[in-house]
Amino acid sequence: MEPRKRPGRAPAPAGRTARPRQAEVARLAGVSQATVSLVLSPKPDGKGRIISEETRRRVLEAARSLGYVPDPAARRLAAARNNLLGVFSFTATFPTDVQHSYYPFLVGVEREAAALGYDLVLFTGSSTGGAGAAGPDALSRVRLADGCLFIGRHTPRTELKRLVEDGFPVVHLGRREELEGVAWVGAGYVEATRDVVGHLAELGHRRIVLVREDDDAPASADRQRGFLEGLEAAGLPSGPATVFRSADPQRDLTPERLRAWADEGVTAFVAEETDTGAAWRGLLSAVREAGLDCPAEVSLALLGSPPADLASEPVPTGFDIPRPQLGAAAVRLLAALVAGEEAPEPLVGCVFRPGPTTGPPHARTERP
Amino acid sequence: MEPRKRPGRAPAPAGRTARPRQAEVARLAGVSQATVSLVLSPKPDGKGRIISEETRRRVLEAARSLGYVPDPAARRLAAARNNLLGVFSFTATFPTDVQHSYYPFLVGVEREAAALGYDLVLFTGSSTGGAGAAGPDALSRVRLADGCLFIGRHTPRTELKRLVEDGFPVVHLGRREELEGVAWVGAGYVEATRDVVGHLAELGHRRIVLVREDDDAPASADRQRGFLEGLEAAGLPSGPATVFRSADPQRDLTPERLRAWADEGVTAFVAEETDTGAAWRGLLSAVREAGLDCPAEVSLALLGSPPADLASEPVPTGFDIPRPQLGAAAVRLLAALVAGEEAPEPLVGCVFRPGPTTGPPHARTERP
DNA sequence: CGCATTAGGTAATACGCATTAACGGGAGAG
DNA sequence: CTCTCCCGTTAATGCGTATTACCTAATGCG
Repeated sequence: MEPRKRPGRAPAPAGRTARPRQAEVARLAGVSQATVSLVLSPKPDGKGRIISEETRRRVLEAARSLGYVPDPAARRLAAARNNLLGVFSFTATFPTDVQHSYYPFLVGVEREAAALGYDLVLFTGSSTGGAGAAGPDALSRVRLADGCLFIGRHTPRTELKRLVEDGFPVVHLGRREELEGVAWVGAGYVEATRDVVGHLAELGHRRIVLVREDDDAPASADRQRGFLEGLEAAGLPSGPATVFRSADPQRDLTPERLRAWADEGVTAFVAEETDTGAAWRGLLSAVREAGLDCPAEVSLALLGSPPADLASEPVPTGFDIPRPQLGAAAVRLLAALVAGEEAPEPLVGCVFRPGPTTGPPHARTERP
Repeated sequence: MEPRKRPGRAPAPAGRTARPRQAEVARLAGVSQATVSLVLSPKPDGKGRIISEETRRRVLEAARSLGYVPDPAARRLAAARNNLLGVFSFTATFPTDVQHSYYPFLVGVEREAAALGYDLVLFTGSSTGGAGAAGPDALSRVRLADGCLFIGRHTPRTELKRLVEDGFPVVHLGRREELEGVAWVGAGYVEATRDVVGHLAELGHRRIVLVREDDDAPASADRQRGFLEGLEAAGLPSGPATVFRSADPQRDLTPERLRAWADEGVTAFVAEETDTGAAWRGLLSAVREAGLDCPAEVSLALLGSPPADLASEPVPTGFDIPRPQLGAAAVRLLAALVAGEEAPEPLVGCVFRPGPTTGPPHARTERP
């Protein structure tokens, strides 16, 4: 009697020249598939040495002559790990508007991922309403990776926390302490800002004003904290009066305001860097309109890098945010979480950048 | 007696909250794993309707509440799609040197991928020698995705052909006709260049010279072809004498050479765009040194976009390569291949860009 | 020479999902 | 009431690798 056909997937149709499998290699070399696997995927620790040199040679020869290449899908399935790290930004990863581009971060992300043996999955997230469309479960898709990196301000907290609670490795690029349990990497704004203030104090400035936007982002708060700490460390008067906060610095920061400060003895200003660069732009134009000379009459410092469209102007004193390094650090942290290892340092230092916009304070000549 | 332990792979260590599998979803929904699979991978033909609406709802609900997402590796292994498109560049995708950045293409790639419901896998290629390092199977990793987009000049032909032969969907961004069977998308340089020549001819120029580098890239060949076609179409004398080809235009294109041409009655020059922009730079500096006024005495056109560092100069007449559209077209083509549909048009048109560097020819005053 | 040990290798799994033959139950037919 | 047939669901497989318990022959030791 004919053996009853059992259920299951239909066997492959034995298509033309299918890629060789370990099984074929094994047959040709006269060994078992397991041996082939052992030969072709050497373990870092010398444990793989169980295979004799002779057999090893035969297998390698067979593999080469058949042109064997491992199937990544099978490999990753067996390893129970995809070697994929997700990158999720809440705007397009490659925005048309370069101003808001995460490009500099991605430079570091890619490099470090490559170094650690991971590939990157770009989730075409909220971008064009495509794959994940909107929907609360849009974020679910990231689970296909071993872990995911989040970039951007407008993070759906609920969904993110959900991922974390489920034990899914998540790293946020940029400080995110309010989100309990979410790992993050950030720039050391506090220290860097303190350094800039220290630099000004050393030059002899006694009254310094911070210009910031009306933003509650941690990056802004950190700079303000560093600013105040810097003042105190230098024994200078601090307090709310030294911070100018405005939702629209380019409008509120008038030349008159600037002159008033100057009359009060303020000789230096620092502005925070933001997406728009509004604080710095406002400060620059006010100084220009007020007819003040920099650095002769006022010293200016920027807590970050100047906007791209101001590239032609001299690069001001301040500090550089090491964006590629930040990206790399994020990847390292994420990889550590995925591997269950201990988390490395989340803060990346910013480097002080000397520039032509600061100098010793100048006893201002009275204006009529 | 203790049941003897059988050989085989050790079971997963039941780590914390492992990612949910279809099995978990099935348990929660009170059905079998097979049912979950049937519900979650809808077949295009109505055959999938075997599952009752009630069961389907329960499964979907369970999957959503667990945040289930299919494992791409397992899906691939089971010969199904995983909605991932690979992107493989032979240099870093995000190079530090912006000159060689593929960023503009990726803008379109990402947008189109999102629109078509695909996520992107960035294979951290030959960049840092990390993940894939070199090796013949460096390219093999891309098989994890449903198909892969290749960007860059230095394409390992052998490995690429291997992928194609194995029936793996591959698209090369940039013309690649020498690689038999490799699908590609490219810009319509021929037509665009013809248009530029036509524009000059209409202005009244009778003698035009093309400045190109000593490069055999299809992009260069196409421009030359379009140039010659443009001349013929305008009834102007063509021939090798109208093409200046140099490995180092910035050295070989001397002011003297330029004046000689001018004396011969050449009134317009077009230069190709390349990575380095050498042809255009050479042309510009020669014109400047020769003391020729543009566009009064010579008309200049650039077959592409000016290098980034010349952004401050006026944008010359020429054409724009619609890089985002090229990226999008590549993705559309790739998606078509994956779906087994017919391939769309591989050529993307360039748009003519009027500019201040061309004008009517000028009867040149003799110089002493 | 008997037994423990080592070297070299193999058989049997597991990984997560898609597929399909088979199965159970209810409806309709006879 | 029994027999088909249709529906919905499940059990059993396969995909290609990695891992591991176990087996066999050769070797070491007293």
